[in-house]
Amino acid sequence: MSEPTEKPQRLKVIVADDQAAVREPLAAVLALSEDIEVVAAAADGTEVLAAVAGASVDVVLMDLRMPEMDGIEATRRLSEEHPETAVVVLTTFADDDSILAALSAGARGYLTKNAGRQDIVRAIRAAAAGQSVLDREVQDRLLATVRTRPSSPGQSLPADLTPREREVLTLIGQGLPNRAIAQQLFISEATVKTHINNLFAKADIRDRADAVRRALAAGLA
Amino acid sequence: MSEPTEKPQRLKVIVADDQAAVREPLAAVLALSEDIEVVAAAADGTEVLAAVAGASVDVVLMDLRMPEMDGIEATRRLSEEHPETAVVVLTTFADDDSILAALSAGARGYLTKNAGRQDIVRAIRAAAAGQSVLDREVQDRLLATVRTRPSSPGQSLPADLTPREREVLTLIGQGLPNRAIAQQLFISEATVKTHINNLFAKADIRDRADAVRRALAAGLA
DNA sequence: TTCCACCTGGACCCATGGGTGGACGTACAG
DNA sequence: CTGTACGTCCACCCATGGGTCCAGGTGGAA
Repeated sequence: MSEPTEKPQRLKVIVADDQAAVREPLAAVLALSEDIEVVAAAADGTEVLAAVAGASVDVVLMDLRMPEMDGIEATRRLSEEHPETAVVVLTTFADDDSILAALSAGARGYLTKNAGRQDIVRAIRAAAAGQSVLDREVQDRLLATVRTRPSSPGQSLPADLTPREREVLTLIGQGLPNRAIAQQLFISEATVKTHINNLFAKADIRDRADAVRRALAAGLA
Repeated sequence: MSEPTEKPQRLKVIVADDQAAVREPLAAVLALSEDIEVVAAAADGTEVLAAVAGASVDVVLMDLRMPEMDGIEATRRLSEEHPETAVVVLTTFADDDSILAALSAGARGYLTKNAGRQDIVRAIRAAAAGQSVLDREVQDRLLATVRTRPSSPGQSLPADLTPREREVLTLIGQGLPNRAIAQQLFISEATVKTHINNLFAKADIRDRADAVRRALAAGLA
């Protein structure tokens, strides 16, 4: 990750966007940076893959909405066949699905199209160096989807729950009825109800639905 | 996000690390970049807050493990009291909890200490511009925790739910009893039950607890 | 117009859930 | 030894949830 000098060579970049009105000026403005060399332009995913196969490419600046093969699929194939080539997504769409799909497919950056030239250049350099650059809103969205599952166990629950009560709460969180909980713990249904009543009082849980939410929020899945 | 010129002024940076052996050389090497000015150094979170209160600071390079007030807490307060100041975490630890905690607290970057000087400088510039830079492994971990809980909206639910049914399911997911749902939608409790029965059949939902889980999983929070 | 999807509502039934109070044994700390 | 916390269990009560069947009204599509 840490190279001795910043510019061992000019970074070879491909610009992929189906709209020529976006693609051409973008390529031109990137070429203004002396450490960046736009080696090809592509109008869809298949053209990207073909171009990368021909020459060693450092970074692909990828639009998501493209005909034939979209940016997601192209990114996926690229990260499989050419993991040394980094993908930076540049798109107008910043919805959760697109972000997750693109990053899961292996993208090392995600910018929206209101990013400035310097933002894009910085992302290209970072991606080439193995870092990942996200727009602020993109990171916020990514985090928001994570926060639904805090993964910090037991956080929002009072600490004075007994192990048994915690166990019961976990099973409630999995959607099991009292009878199934009783069978799974080898105790009677009456005992399950007792534990439930106790833990409801302790944790200020109103009913079963509330319990499911709290259990999930506390990471007791 | 997109500034007209790259360096309107030198970026004012604070280096926060409890170990002088790390802090001093880091500050020195950062000062080599002509667009970066190290305005202060701090050995714990309280010193960071004090330093930021004094001068307008662009970026804080923050270690996580610090005495008195750790980097997480300092980041949280900083992003509340001085949202214009960006935090880039630089630490040896890249476990899920630390990453999530730091980013949730408002950090705009997360680097491990095997990042090179150029990596750090790049992250500082990006953070100052409102972007977010993550190490490759950090992003991978972040994505891994996201993928365990896809939370891609509407995915796990059948598409043939009527708008009303979807609405009811959302309220169930919020833990509301039928009566409250009825009041909120200005319909009778009987109607709520009808919708519930229909959507349970359509979506293969067994009971209310199951409905809560499915609603949350589908992002109907 | 006829048909259908949707929203609305009511009646009924019974299983489940949730609340209360009490009981017993064990294990541990005072 | 005695109190306390915990886990186990029971009986009772009734509110809520969930299933079934039916039916009126609306609006758009065939």
